[in-house]
Amino acid sequence: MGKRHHTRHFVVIIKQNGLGITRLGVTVSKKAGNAVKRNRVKRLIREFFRLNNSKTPQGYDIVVTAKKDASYLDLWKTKDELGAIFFKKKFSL
RNA sequence: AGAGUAGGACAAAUGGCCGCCGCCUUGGCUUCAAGGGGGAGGAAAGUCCGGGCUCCGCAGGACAAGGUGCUGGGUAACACCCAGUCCCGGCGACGGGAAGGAAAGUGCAACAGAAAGGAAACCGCCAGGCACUCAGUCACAUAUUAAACACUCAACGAGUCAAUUAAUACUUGACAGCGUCAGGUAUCCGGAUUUUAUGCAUGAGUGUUGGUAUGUAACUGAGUGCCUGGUAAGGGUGAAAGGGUGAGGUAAGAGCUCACCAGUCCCGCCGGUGACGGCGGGGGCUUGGCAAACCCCACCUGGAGCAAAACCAAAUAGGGGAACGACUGAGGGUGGUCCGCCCGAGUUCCCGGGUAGGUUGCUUGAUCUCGACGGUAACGUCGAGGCUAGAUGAAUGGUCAUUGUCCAGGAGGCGGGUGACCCCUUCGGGAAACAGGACCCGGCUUAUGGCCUUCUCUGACA
RNA sequence: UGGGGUGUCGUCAAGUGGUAAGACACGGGCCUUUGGAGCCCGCAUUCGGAGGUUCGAAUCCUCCCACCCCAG
Repeated sequence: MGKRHHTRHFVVIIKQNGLGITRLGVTVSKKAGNAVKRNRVKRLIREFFRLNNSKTPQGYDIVVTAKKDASYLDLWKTKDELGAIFFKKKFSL
């Protein structure tokens, strides 16, 4: 089991996979809203990892699960929340 | 200006940067790179109907089950659309309607009410009977009263005659008619009388018509109670009470009869393809509501769904077949090879089904745009042109700038209007909806942003 | 994609054309020195929402909404 990190709108599960590449999984359930809202949340999460690909560590499996109110976020708030995990905590595994 | 009504088009735009998914070309050669080009909707949604398509089933018929239900048209089809009919709602523009059959049958209608459907008498109305009460009429009887009229008798009054007498007095007798009472303010007033004045002056009886009281019998009327019958006009109950109004009629009433009206059915004529409408005549004289209760009638429907279906096809297990082999040892291990040693009952090949996985289905179609013609319209026909998403954990986004739209606010305008108010300029803010294809179409329904147009009603002003 | 079910007071729920039962909870009162228990009383303007049929709808019909379940 990987390590869980909770923020206001996301649950992030991280585990070392030993492959030397980073794999991303995204989970957005029906609780988050209709199809438009769910797709938007997925895009925001992917956009975050695309823009910050060089800053995130390699060799991990990352699963991001959206909570209920995640559809009200914009890109900057998403960056603040996820950045707080990946930039400040320094991966205490 | 406000409130509505019907309809239409749209679904912010442009650019920069960073990204996403297919396609084509070139290079690389399943992965990548470069270039080119494309990339969600009016509802893509809900999955409520109808089809195409695919597989399965199917001689034909009937039943069941489900659905639809005014007429005509449109369509591949529909529960959809168009044009109408009728009914309902709205002041209106306009909107809505599962709108066949209730004299085929079964059933339902709480409470209230007498009665909820081939009827029924609670109150009421009418007739008859019985009992009681009251009143009246007539008759009789009794008692009483004495109001009216008539008559009789008597008396009295003013007279006449006769007798008597002096006398015309008094007395007695006889005699005809009249008065003895109309009326009013009623112990009083007023007035009459064969002659003036004054004064006086009524009693009894009978009869008739009565009145009052009682009784008897009959009759009539009214009331009360009971019984029998007639009656649906009226009251009352209810959502609904077996047509409405008026007249006649009747014991009281009633379509019992008549007139007019409403409705239903039938017939005829006219208009319409038709639903239906109009006119005329006739009949029963009124035969209620609910079928989104069962049901009847007419029509429609085979089942499943692109995770359908087709093709290619690992690994493992099992099936069929062939060859070799089971102590005369197939095959395997060891080893460079042979011998040897060890293990050893199956081994090898082929075939078919088929899972994972992949490919197809997969976007050229009841298609879109424009034009012409037909049709009131829905729609159809013809011609020209176009190709417009095909993902499969599922792609169209992020950010910046400018412009545009909307909202509330501030400031300004020698802008408009009688006015409510509207318009323009500017400032700095804020907002931008509902929502994402998943085989494809036609509808329906629901969600949702502002814009434009048509028409209606109301208010103010002219 | 296809199919099925549920929605009634705060909770569990009955009711299937004619007044929305009941229990628990809650509120008030009685009782008790007080609390509990017990007794009495109260508690649904809209039965998920909107239309329609009917004299009358929680119930019948249509369309929506929310939730749950099943099959591939």
